[in-house]
Amino acid sequence: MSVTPKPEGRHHHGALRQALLDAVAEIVLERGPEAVSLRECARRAGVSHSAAAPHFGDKRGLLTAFATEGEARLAQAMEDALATLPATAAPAARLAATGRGYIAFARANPAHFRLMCRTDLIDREDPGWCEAAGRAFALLSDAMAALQPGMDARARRARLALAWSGVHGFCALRAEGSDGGLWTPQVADDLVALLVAACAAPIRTPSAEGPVPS
Amino acid sequence: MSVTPKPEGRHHHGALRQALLDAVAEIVLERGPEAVSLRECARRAGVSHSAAAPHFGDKRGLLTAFATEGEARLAQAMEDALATLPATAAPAARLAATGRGYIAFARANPAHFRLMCRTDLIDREDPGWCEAAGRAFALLSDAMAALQPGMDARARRARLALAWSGVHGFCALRAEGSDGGLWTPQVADDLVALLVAACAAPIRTPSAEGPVPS
DNA sequence: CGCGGCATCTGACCATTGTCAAGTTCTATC
DNA sequence: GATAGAACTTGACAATGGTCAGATGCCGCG
Repeated sequence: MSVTPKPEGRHHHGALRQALLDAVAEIVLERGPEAVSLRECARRAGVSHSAAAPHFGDKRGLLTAFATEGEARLAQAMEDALATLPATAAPAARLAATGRGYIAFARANPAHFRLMCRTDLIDREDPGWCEAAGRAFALLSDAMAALQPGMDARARRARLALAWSGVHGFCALRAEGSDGGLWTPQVADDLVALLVAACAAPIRTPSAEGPVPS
Repeated sequence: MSVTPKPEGRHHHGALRQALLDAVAEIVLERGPEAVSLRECARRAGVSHSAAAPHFGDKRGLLTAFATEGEARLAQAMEDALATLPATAAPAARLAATGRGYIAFARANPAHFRLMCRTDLIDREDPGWCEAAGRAFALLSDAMAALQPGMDARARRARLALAWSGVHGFCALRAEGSDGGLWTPQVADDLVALLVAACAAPIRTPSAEGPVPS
């Protein structure tokens, strides 16, 4: 959590970039994504106020780099969760693992997660960001596709929306503190189990998806 | 969507409060919650820069008032959706209606929804806000309780988390534009149906909630 | 040992914002 | 129609931030 103010010599030399990203994490945790400013980051990294410009261009560039790092960690957390499964694990278990990995990431990296949700602060056209974000989504999408290979497009989209919304919403409410103390690790596991069961349930006819009349 | 710059006389009298809240909505839509400032609101309402202080105190007060208005509209949207049901509607249909009401609100009031998610910008100790937010949550909670009266605490919490996270996450991803074009009204309806079906499914033993081994 | 180039620093500029104090204009009430 | 009080305006202050230009220090190569 510390920012390594400076090695000893006067220059960071390549390490400045990471030191600035660490500073972003620190500020987001302490005072929220709003409070991030180029100057404050430079202050914490022990460098002068305009030292960040050569590395990131402007504030948006800095935050985009931070969010990209977050997307990479998210994908890694999902892959790690998958890696704990035996090779013979059922598709449902694999889908559940991606969900738990997502939640574990949000829990372990609250600063990254909060900033990744703030799409207004980052540049979503950035190639690096697109690639990282796409990789994380592909993990969920692949796990879902393996669950019921015969799904038609509509059923697949509904289930993707369900899994993604459910897990993301849980993490978002938790990160914002809007959960009223309801969210616990046990609830998280139960939630993932319910989500996977719902995705794995037999597909009903598109014209009456679910037993709920409007 | 317009802010009614000023009636004709020089003073808003009473109407300034609402005009400023309308300005907030306009700014959030155009430039995001960040861009909201007391001065910009005053500018759009056609009044001078410090006219908002007597009404809201400070910036946080203004945003809290806006969020409170949003919570009230959210509860209203859920009640409206419930009101379209026949009196004999099944509990599952009532739960689904609250979900659709929530989504309808977020779709119709994107500015309010976005700001309501930004708990760092509002004062959650505010009595008015607490009451409005509590009312909206009670609608979901009540509909859930009626679904399976015999639920134990754990099952109830998991299902509340599922319903809330699923619907909120869907709306949040949509509002942030992070959905990759996946979200359509049809997907929304399918999602609610899947959520309700999952909540209505028989409750498994707490020690093995779902068929998914870790 | 000298030198080029890059990383970083310093200083300054301009724009924006929240907040305060004091003045001004409108409305309502008598 | 006068007067009191609320609603709003004006002007100014301090703080913060992003950005630019030019100076300065450090590195490795020859």
